[in-house]
Amino acid sequence: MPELPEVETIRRILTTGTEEAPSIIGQCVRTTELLWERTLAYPSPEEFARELPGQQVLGLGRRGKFLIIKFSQDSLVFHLRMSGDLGMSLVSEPARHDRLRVIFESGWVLSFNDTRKFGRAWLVKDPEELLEGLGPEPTSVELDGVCFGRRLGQKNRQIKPLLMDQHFLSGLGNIYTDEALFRAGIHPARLSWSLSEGEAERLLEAIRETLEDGIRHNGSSIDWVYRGGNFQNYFRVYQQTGNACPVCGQTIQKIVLGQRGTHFCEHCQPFKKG
DNA sequence: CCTGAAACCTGTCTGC
DNA sequence: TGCAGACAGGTTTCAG
Repeated sequence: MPELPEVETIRRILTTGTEEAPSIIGQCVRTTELLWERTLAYPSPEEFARELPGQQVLGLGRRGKFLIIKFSQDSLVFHLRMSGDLGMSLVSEPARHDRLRVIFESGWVLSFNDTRKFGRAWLVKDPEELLEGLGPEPTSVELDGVCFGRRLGQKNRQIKPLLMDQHFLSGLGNIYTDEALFRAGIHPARLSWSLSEGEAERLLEAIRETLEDGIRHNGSSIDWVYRGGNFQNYFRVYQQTGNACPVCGQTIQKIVLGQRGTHFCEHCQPFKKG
């Protein structure tokens, strides 16, 4: 899926509008179209179709990888998973892979396009209920190096899968986790409790810097999922298997951890036991 | 508690 | 050219 920077980029685009499309804020719903039933996680298709028309968009939010569109009565929450995307257009007919559309009185259409059909949408009164199990935002001011280190110490898990666990920390996916671990000089298979206080502090900083960079470049566009961002041009290890490490020149390795392709530099990210 | 496999899907790329 | 298999930005569930 899109990870935190991609979701944040979409949130900003929908909020401010672009040269091609207006802001979604203030738009009033005329009707909805559900093109793939399983995309709607809640409520029933009938209730969804009945509930949304007439409601106006008040604002947009994001929590981890969830995008929240606040309407006058309800909130429409999206999780884009692997291939989801959201955008405004004037097209009257659904595009290939459009799964859910919200048609506004103005004629503009919000389309949820999702090739792999893993994405989900919820229309709820209170998004908090849906999001309560999520770990802290990486940028939360309440999360400091000491606190982060303490939480790492309470777990006996490989650091990479732990960072990707949305109950532990929200927003990181495969790309940004590999990039952050490289930046922090930490081997992805290190056990979480084995990190020193200094390493934990450096890791949290690296996570924040990596996400900021991603957002600054409007996220990453890879494979056939192009969203206009260009952070993919700044990957240091992700998808760089066989290439020279930008820091030391040693060959970037690829292994599998937690069923996910994992890229790192053996020299810059040495494996250390406890 | 922790790890790995499988499931949910479609599309692309690689190798025979 | 054709086809099988691997792999892909994620999450959940289940077995061991």
